[in-house]
Amino acid sequence: MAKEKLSSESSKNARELILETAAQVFADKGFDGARVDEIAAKAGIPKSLIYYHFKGKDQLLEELLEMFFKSYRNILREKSECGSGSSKYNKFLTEHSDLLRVVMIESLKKNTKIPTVFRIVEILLEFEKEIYGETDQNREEKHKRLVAEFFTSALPMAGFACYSDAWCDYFKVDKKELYADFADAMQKTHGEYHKKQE
Amino acid sequence: MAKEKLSSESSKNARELILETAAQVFADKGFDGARVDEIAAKAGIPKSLIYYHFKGKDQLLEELLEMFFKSYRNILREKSECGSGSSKYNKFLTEHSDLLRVVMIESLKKNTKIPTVFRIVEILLEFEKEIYGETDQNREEKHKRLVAEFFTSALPMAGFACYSDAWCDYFKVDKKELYADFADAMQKTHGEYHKKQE
Amino acid sequence: MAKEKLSSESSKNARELILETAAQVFADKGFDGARVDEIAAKAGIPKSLIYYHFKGKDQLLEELLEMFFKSYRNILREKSECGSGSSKYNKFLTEHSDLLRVVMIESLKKNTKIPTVFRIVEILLEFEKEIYGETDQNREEKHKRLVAEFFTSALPMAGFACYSDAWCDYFKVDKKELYADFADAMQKTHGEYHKKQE
Amino acid sequence: MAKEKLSSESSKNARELILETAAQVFADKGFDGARVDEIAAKAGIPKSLIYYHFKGKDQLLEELLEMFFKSYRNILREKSECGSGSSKYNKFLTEHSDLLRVVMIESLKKNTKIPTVFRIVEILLEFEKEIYGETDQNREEKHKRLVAEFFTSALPMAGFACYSDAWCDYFKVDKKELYADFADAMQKTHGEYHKKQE
DNA sequence: CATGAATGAGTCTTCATTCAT
DNA sequence: GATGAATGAAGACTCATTCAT
Repeated sequence: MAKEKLSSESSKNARELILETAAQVFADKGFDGARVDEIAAKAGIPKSLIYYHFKGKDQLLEELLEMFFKSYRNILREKSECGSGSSKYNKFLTEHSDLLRVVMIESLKKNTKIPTVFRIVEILLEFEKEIYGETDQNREEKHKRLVAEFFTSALPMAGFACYSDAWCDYFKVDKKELYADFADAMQKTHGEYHKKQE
Repeated sequence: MAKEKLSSESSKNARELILETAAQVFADKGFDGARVDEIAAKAGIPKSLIYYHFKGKDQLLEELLEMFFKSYRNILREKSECGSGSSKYNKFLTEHSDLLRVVMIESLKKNTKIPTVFRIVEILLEFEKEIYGETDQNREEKHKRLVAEFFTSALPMAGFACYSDAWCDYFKVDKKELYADFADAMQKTHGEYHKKQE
Repeated sequence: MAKEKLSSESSKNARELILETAAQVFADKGFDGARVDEIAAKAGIPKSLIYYHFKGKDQLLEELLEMFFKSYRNILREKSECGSGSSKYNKFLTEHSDLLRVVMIESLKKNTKIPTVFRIVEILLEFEKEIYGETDQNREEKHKRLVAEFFTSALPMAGFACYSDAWCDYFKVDKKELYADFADAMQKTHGEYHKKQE
Repeated sequence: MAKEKLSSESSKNARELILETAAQVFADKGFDGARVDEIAAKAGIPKSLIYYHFKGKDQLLEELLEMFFKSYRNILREKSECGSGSSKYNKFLTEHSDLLRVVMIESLKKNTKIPTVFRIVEILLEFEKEIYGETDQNREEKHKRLVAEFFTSALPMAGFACYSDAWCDYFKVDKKELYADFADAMQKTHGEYHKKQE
């Protein structure tokens, strides 16, 4: 079973295959719960190949996070450039929900001095203007916006990306219905907030 | 150093000490990252005492979660009974942020069929009437509300409880300021939503 | 076979058994060539017990060396106190030849900034007076003596302790004969040197 | 850094470069502590090139030892032919101290049935006549001499070659001073012995 | 002639858990 | 009621060696 993976994906190089598989396993079990053996087995490669390409389990995580934030920045750039709405953003989160999960799990650990999620805030900050238009607000205003953006927009959306599948399973609702209800809730809450700001 | 703990807290029985310490360590490192050895060391007791009182690491988690959801239900009951506002609720989350962290971390793992956070939704559901008044809405309406409540209220508040300290550290803001901004954001988003529902 | 060890030596505590066995294995294969598995097997205990008592393979070496130099100092003290001759010293080296081997092997590695053998010189230095009588020689004289003592006495004797068995095997000579010839050679070389000093 | 090696020494063929580098690394860490990877890295060549030229790590050691003993024999021949003193011999040992180290390290391992150092004795035996003149001594006399030669001459000299640098470092003495003191000690010990024999 | 990629058999170490007292 | 010692099953990582090109 695992072997199929190898043959069917042998086109892409081993490094990427490992990274992809690691993302899955990390999302499944969390970084600490993940086993290098499992990554290797799932990727259909010997464990030692992982150590040929990466320094260790840690590097796997690092590179994955780097990749995630790089594409997060890209999606935000695109969004601000072509004015594409939040549906694209939502799509991004859903497609990258594996890594999003990992980011959130690692960030929640108290001993993490700087939660990785804050890089999301940092990136949000970079695109301030595109999101809020040319503003010459002071630090306080800026912080207010950041807080609102992070806690009442980014977090719910990330939560949606991570929990929607399980929610549908558990509450026996259709994916479409959940999405509609979520979008509606977001509109009536965070959407309302943005309206107010104008 | 660890020994002080023992003497200063030896009044409370070992069982509770272990549970408390476990909560801390789980919050610090996540369940998978936590080591029974570390719990014992931090509690200043021999590791074997943990196995004397508990079946294993798993039981530690189970009991902790059970405790958390029991008090969560209590706080919701109080809230609905004496009509105390969300500040009390917020206080609860902050005080129990260690366990909240654990709940959220475990819930985020994809292989968790039923994310533990959903028990929050279940409990929310129990107090439906108290929160929304006597409603005879249909299933769809109920779901809509649940979605809104979970993703745009519970999640942001939980996130706030978990990240506020790190946020203050990282963005160099005062705890009061952050709380004020967060409360304001919640008011303008989820608060607005509740207004609409009337 | 390995199990016998456990039963026959279970009187002495595990820690010492491990240390003893480690000394043997280190002497056999050198520290780098030694396997923790082999130490455990030879001692008839599970590998994990080694890690219960010691931090790791390194600590095994450290403690062993510490022990060796401690008893080396003792033998020198005895020698200087009761004036017992070099035969006792020789006996000591022969009895501790396992650790002596380890010391010499590790010392020979070029990347060892401070060869452990030099601790022998240090200890020799401590017993200066006892060995050479009250001397008020200057630094140069002292150094001269140290060099002679180390290279033409300590080293040959250590070499004898390490190689005598193999020598007898290889050159088909009796242990007594070899010892007699060695003692004779030492007498005619280093012994002569000491005579000269008077 | 490693790359320079390649370019600056690419004249000499890879085989020799590998051998040279291996000698260094073996001397640094001992055979067991040495890593093929490190040899390759230090030589600035791909690891696989080592396996292209040699059967394995073992062969590297074998060839190196063979080379060492061959040149040892040569130096002894020269010495006996042109009557050049021990300074030339000493120079040889110093220049080949890397391999001498390896020989001594490997010889000290107890599980080595035949310590490689004994080849030194064998070679010494070959040049018996040149060293001691035409002698028709019996086996006992021969053995006596061999023992004296090995333990009170070869060993101290080898030790000097291996430890002199570290000694100077540690005891803060000049190389010249150490050499002078060592030569003096040798003269007063082993030198005295040879005088006696006449 | 040479090499980047790959690999299997180790090798050290960890950890949850149990045992004997 | 408590605990120091013990342990097996994994876990991360290493390393000499081989392969495909």
